[in-house]
Amino acid sequence: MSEIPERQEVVELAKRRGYLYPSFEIYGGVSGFWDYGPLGTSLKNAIVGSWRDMYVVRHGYEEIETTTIGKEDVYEASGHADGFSDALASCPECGTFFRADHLVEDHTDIENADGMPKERLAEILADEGVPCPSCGATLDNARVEEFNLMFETNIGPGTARKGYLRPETAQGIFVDFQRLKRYYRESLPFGVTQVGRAYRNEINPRQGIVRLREFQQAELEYFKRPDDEIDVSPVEDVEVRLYPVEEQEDDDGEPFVTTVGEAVEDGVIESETIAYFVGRSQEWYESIGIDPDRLRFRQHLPDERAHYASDCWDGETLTTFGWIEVNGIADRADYDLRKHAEYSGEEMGVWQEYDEAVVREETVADPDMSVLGPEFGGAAGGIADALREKARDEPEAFEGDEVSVTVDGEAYTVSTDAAGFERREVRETGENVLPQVIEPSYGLDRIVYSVIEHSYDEDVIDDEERTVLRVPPKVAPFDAAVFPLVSKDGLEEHAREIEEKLRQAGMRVKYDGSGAIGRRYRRHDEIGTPLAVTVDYDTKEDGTVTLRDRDTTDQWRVEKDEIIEEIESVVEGDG
RNA sequence: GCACCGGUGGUCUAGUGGUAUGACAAGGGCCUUCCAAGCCCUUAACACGGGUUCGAAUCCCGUCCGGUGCACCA
Repeated sequence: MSEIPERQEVVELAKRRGYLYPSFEIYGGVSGFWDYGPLGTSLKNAIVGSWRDMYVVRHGYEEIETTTIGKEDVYEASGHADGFSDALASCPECGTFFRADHLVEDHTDIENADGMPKERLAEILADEGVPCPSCGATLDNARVEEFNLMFETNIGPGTARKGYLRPETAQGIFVDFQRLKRYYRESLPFGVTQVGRAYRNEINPRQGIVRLREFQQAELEYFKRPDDEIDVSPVEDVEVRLYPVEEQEDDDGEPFVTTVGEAVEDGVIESETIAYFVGRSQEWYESIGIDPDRLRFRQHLPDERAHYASDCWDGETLTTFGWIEVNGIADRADYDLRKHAEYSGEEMGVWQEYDEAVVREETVADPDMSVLGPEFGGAAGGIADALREKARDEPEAFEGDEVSVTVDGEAYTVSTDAAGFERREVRETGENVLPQVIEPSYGLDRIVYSVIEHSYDEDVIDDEERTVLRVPPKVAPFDAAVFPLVSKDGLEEHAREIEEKLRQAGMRVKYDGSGAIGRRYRRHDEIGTPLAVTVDYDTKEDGTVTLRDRDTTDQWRVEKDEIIEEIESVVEGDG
């Protein structure tokens, strides 16, 4: 695999050749926003296409598209309105920002100050005489302000209805869950995917494209019964590098390579379903050009888990920014559906029939109020309630002719007939179950960047250094380049003809007739075009063209009519 | 957000107060029978705003962007 490149060179190439552009650069730009140029868009689309092929096509996890602006209620229920914001204290002396809740936790016995109102946090900071960790000044006049990572907006005129730009695509799937469960005819498990943009108003994003304020996610929400697990056997032999909590907490702990099957067997990954998606992710990353030596799956430490996650494994790639998170496979349990059920009052459970109906005996009382009313007057209502309770809890009390209950310290005796006591059989055929959610969620921008870095290579051809982007053909921005050997003697027309033929066959091709042939090969090496088709004088004679391979620079001749097949075999066969 | 350093054509770069150097790239032409060859021509920059000065890429202030450290990062 290729050497680790200089970040400068990669970023420079990405900008110069049309992969990535800083957004609104002519107005000075704003950090955290990047545009995709033509090649970047093509690469990203190819990566998304391959992701869809994996989940939507091969697994049947159908895709939906939901709005990027969400009503306030959605994010109150999801916990983002509270949990996604931090109270920041700024030192009046040096201006440095700190998490106010962390300062409070460090200097008092309070164990969880997250979620305390900012006024209270400021009070505690002042009362405890907490010093600024940076300059030592006392923080008794520190301003404590809520900083929510969600972008806010207003829906409609005025300020009555608040909306948020979604901080993750997931909630769109959860709030549509009732309709989705009907679509899937109420049968678990099923998966729903979504690809789209999400927004986080990061405090101070740096690291170029690695931390964005507007970014793209591809997410799968896999809904299952608590006991359902996906069988890992299709990926049991996939080798993965794992970095579990235990190894991270051990000073000598290191990530280790194992197979998905062994990881489940050894209990390293507790959830078989999570392990399955780790395996699928590993396969997918390798197929789009992530270097397996620079890929690992790291388990979240307990204190870094999101408010909704009970366990989480992050796919991480090693880049010049260090190890960066490119996806998370989180066990969200029933957190989201439970919260939306609670806040909306809607039923979010899925009816699950038991394998066999459960029959049990139930004891009930249906007191005859026309008897109790005249006999006990105002106390009748309370007596009836007490009888119902007693029928459920102590059915044996109804075995005689009379039954006694106590209401407000007063004992009453009622004839068993008037109590309307009954034993009956109840058949329970199933129950509403809140599905458990396993969420593999991919950060597309970081993946695109990682693919570029991992593909970037420099080698030497005929004593000349060249830059070559060794991206897998299936995600390369172009399938092939088409060149006339020289721009005269009618070679251009032949080349144009071939270009057109390839386009009509659905191939992404680029024609280039400018400069010497060697220069054009280098240009396309640099942007990762896997094949070049060169029209030369023999083409006029015998109808063959030269194909030239990006990685090896090998050349071979094929008939004009076989170009399409030949390109397809390279692109689909991955070289 | 703080501190320090930096920002000159697409890219890299020279330039310590007098309107910007060079290379590569790009476009046009000539040439060219397979890996950045050559010749001619062309396009193209002082991050933005303000100040000092007769005059600012150069000095000062603010902003933006980048790097590094601190802080933040579900």
